[in-house]
Amino acid sequence: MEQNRNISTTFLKGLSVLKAFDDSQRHMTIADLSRKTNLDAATTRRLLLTLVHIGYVRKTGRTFSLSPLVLVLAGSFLGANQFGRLVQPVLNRHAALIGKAIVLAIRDEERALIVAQSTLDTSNVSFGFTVGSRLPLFQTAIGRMLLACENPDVAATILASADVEKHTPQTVVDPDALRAIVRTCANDMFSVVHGEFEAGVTGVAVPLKAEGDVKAVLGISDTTAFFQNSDAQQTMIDDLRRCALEMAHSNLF
Amino acid sequence: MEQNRNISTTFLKGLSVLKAFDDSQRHMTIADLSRKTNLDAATTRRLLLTLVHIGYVRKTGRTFSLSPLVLVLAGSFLGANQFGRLVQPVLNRHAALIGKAIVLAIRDEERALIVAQSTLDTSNVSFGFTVGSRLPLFQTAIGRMLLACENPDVAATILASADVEKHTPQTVVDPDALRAIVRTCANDMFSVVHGEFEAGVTGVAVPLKAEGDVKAVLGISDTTAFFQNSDAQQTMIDDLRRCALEMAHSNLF
DNA sequence: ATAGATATCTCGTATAACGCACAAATTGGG
DNA sequence: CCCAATTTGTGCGTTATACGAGATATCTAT
Repeated sequence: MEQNRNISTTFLKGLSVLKAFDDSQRHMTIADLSRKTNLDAATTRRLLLTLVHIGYVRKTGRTFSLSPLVLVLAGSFLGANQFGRLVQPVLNRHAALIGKAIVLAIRDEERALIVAQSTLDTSNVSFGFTVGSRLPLFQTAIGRMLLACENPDVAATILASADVEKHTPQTVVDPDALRAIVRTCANDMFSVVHGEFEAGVTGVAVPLKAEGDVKAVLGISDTTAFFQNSDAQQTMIDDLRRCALEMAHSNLF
Repeated sequence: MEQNRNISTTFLKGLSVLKAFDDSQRHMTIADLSRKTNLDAATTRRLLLTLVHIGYVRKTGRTFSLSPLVLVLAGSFLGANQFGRLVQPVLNRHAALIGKAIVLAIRDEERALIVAQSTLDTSNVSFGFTVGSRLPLFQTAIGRMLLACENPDVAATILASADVEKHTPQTVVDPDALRAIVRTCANDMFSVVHGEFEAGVTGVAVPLKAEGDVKAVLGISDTTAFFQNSDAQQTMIDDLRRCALEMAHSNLF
């Protein structure tokens, strides 16, 4: 196998093991992880023991699980400096203004990753998503907006290699239809999705002008009933855009 | 060098590079990181390029910085499942009850790592700490409580190899005095620190009964003036303990 | 009890990570 | 503007080390 001399495969494998812990299973055995990462069981074991050694992973009996210590890896990013002082206040202020929790998300492969979230509890409904949660790309407003932010060809590639899960009866699964929707999102510069991920829940998202190559979006969600009011949707979009505009000034991304 | 065959040194080195990004410097060059990790420049470069390759790190010119994507590593821990649904609500409820932001922290080497935080903004003062922030161990209430939670010999080792930074005029730097304080914390099952980290700020912390080997604590902080009221301190401790008791039932740790 | 899956250990081998050393590039000071 | 100093990139020989096969032990389930 021709291998780039500038890239360490062992490190890659190790990280893939660490990343293999996802929401679906909190406790996994060596065999589980070995299957999930397509690595030899012996290799998986070595890498896991390495992770245990530094405390990122805990071994209880024959199962492994993440230790809270993994947060240090994210810590320097979330760290007080930039994020807590620049992004969070803006998010909170606008959340208070519009009375809804706002999330900031970026794309991670075929998921939308929540990077920040307003920490005011003014919203009446609380969905169980927190920083680090990974939501589906194709059935959520933030996900589709993220897709729309990508280069058309990149988005096409992602859409092509995707198997769209049908979460609710409303979920659009037809690739062509989905492609059209994403295109519309890109034109409109906003995305609205009614109950395609969770029934009765509507999401709204707008793009965030990120200077770097990282594309980010802002989103909110509430019951579909709330958005029935014809004004509500447009108001929310306008509010989110104001928030996005303000956030763009912080050069975090 | 005799090396444990079950541990991958390359993976360790890679993680140490990733972890070398801390609050102090957000943008670092290869040379910076090489110094910080005590790794050969060539090795550091390879590992960095590996991190860039999967998107955890971004290269802008000659400097490297963390990408928001590192959150996926923490994501599965913070992930919606347990944390968002079990810990967060309890934290929020008690925070609302006592009108102060509550933080949950564990120990990472010589720092206290904030793992969770109440997301209600009922408190009047907002310190710029968020999940992932790493606070000093010896000058904060949560830090000292974490030390007190450790085996006496472990705590002694940490204390011995530590250089205590004098953040404020009040900071206790004498190792013997510090040792005594930690011992007291262990007996009292609470820790109170007045303005040794930030002047005029008092912190209170209580231990969290963790079933695993991970020790965790709960803490709050407010102006020292607030705690002048003789009742206030005891009330806070009692409140925190109630929160800790409730949290102990969730078997997250 | 038996079978199947899983985990652990040992070990020979190939390889890939290492770090030296040199070259190229960038920076900073005078 | 130039020179010194630091930093970055590359090539390569060496060797440590990560790898996986196979054998053994341990657990799980029926």
